[in-house]
Amino acid sequence: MNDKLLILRGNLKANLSDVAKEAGVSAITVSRALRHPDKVSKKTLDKIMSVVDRLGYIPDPAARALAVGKTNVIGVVVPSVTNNVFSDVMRGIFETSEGSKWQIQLGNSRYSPLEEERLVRTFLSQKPAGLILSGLEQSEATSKLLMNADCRIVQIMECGPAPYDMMIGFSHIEASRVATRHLLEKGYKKPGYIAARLDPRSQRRLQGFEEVTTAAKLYDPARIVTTPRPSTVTLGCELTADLLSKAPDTDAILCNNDDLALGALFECQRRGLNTPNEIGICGFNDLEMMAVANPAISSVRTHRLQIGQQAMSMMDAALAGPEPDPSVIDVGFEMSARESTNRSAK
Amino acid sequence: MNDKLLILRGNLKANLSDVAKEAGVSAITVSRALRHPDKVSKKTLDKIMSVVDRLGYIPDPAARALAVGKTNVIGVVVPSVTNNVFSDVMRGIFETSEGSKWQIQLGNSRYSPLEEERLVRTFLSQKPAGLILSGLEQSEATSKLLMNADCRIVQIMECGPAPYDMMIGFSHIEASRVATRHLLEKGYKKPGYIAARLDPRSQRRLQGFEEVTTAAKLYDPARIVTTPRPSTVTLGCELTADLLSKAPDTDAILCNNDDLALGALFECQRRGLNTPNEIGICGFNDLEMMAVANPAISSVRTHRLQIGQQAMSMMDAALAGPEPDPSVIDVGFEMSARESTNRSAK
DNA sequence: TTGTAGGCGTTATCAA
DNA sequence: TTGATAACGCCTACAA
Repeated sequence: MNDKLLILRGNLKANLSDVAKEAGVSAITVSRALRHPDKVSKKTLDKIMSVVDRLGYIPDPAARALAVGKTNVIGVVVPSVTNNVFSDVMRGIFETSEGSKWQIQLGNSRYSPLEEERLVRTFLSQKPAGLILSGLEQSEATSKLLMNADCRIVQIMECGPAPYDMMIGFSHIEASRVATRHLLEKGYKKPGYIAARLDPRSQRRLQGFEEVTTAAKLYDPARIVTTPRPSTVTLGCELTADLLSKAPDTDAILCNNDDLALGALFECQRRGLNTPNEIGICGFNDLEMMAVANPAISSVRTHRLQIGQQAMSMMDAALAGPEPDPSVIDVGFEMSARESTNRSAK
Repeated sequence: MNDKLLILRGNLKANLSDVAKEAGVSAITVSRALRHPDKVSKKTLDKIMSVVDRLGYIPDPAARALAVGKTNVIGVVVPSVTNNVFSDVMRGIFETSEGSKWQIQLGNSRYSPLEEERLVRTFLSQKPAGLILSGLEQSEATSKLLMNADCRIVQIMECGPAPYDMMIGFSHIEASRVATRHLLEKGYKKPGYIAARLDPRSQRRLQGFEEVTTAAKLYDPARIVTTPRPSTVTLGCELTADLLSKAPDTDAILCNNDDLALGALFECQRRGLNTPNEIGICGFNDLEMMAVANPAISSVRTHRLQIGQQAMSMMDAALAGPEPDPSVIDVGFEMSARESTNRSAK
C-alpha cells in the first residue's frame, strides 16, 4: 500500500498526506498552505503548490465538512423549476455564485409546504452555509427548523415583517393594486381577474385587485376566475373563456401572470374582441415577450434576476462579513403600460 | 461534556453514539438498525427507533461520505436554467428523484465547455453517485474526467455514438430534416432559417435544414440568419426582420426554437404578412403555447419531460441494480403540423 | 444478533 | 513558521 505514490497518476487520488510526504512537510502544513497561503513560508508554499499540481490533489469536501462541521453548500428551495419567474431568480443566483466558493444545491418544493419542510430538513442535515427560500410563510415545523438553524437565511420574492434573517423581494399586494388602478385610470369599468395556482403571493395579488375594485365600487365576484392548476398559456385561454362566459360584459382582464395574459390575448383575438378597445389585458412579471406581442401587453415589471443576484450577494456578504447593511431589501416593481390597456377615449 | 444528553433537546444534535448510549447498545447497532433494519432484532430495533425519534437524530451525510467514499449526490449539469427546454428536463429529473435517496445538485454551465469542466470537477470531488449532463461533446479534459469517473453517467438531450455510460435523447439533425421536409411538402419554395445561440444541437438542426434544402435545390445561404445571442421572443422578431430584409421573398421560416417562432409570428403580423399563406412558420420543441397561438404554430414536439424522467430512472436503476436494459434510449420526436404551415393550395 | 477496533481526510489546538 | 495529536461521525471488517 505504500506504493500509492507510484500509482497515483491514474487511479487513486492523492490526499493531504500524500502531498505532505512528497513535499517533505506535514499534512497540516499543506492544509494551511492551501487555505492560508500567507501563513506559510514562501519556499514551502512553492514546493507544496508544485506537488499539489503534480499529483492533481483535490481536497475532499466530506472530510472537511466533518472536521469543520460546516459545508460550502447554499441550499436553495424554489416552488417550481419551470416557472419563468423562478428560472430568472435561479439564473441570478447561479450567475452571482459563480467563481465564489459556494456550491448551490437546488430543491424543488413544487408549491408544497410539506415538501419544503422535507427539503429544509435535508439541507440542514448537510450543515449548509446558507439557505435561500421563497416567501414569507412556511409550515410551523419548517419555521421552527429555520429559527434554530445554524446558518444564514435569505427569504426571497416578498417583503414582509419578521424575517428569519435576511430578505429581498417586493410587495405583491401593492403591485396588483397599482395594476388595478392602472386599468381603472384607463377607463375600464368592468375589470375581471384570472389566476392559476394560488400560492400565497398570487393570493395577495388577487387581494390587491379586490381591494381596489371594491373601493371603486367596481368589485364583482363573478368576474374573478381562479384554478389550482399550474399556469400555462393554454390555461390563460381557458380561464378567459370561462370569465367571458360568466361575465360577457367584462371589459378588462388583470392576469395573475404573463402566461395567462398571453393566453387571454390569444383567446380574445380568436373571438374577434379588440384589445385594448373592447377588452383590456394586463399581465404580471413583464416577461420579455410581453413587449413584442400584438398588441404589446401591459404588465407589472418585477425584478426577478436582481432578486436572485442580490439574494446571493447578501448571502455572500453575510458569510464573508461584514454584515450586509440593509438586511431587508424591497426591490419594488414598475408598471409597464403598453397598448393592450391603452384604450381609445370613449 | 457528558451531560450532552441533557442538553440535547435544543442545541446540540445527537450523533450515533448518543443514540447508542440512550438505547443501551453500541453505535454500530444503531447504524445497522437505520440502514438494514432486518439485520437487527425486532426488540432492539424498536428501542433504537424510539430513541432516534426522541433525540431527533439525523445522520451526518459528511461523516457517511467520508467513511464510505461516496455520496447520495447526483450532479446535473445543464447549459441553461432559464431555457424552457431544460426547465422541463429538470422538472422531470426532480419529479422522479423525489422520494428516492438521491440528492440532486444542479450546475449551470451557461453553454460554456470550460464552465462545464469546472462543474464536473467540483461534482467529482464530492464523490457523487452519478452525473447527468447534456449533449455528446465535452472538452477533452472533461471527457478524460468522465471516462475515469467512479460514478454512473447519463448523457441527455441527444443520441449518438460512444456514450460514456448511459444516454437518452433524440436525433436533432433528423428532427430538423423532418421539419424542413414538412415545409417543402406544404409547398413552400423559399424557406429560411433563424437561429440563436448555436450550441452543438442547434448546429445539427441547422445542418439538417441545409441538407434537405440543398437536396431539393432550394438552399440559399442568404436565407439563413443566426446569432450567438441567447434566444428570446424579441430576438425572434429581430432575426425575422433581418431575414426579410436580406431575402424579402422568403416564404417560410424554420425557427431553431419556439421562442423565435413566436417572435417570427409577431413580426410577420406586424408587417401584415399572412401566416401561413404568405409566410409559413415552424418552431422547434413544441412548447404548449404553440398550440394556442393565432394561428397555431407548427413545431417539432420533443419529449423533454420524459428525457428528464427517464434519465433519472435509468440512473436509479443503474445504481440500485439491475442494470437498465437499453442503456441508450432514443425517445424520438413528432412533427406537430398546425395552421402556421398549412398553406392554402396555390 | 451484536460488538470491537480501526480508519476515512481534514482541521483545531496546542506545542515547539 | 511548522508539527504532533486528537477529534469530527460514521462505516467496514472481523470477532464473539
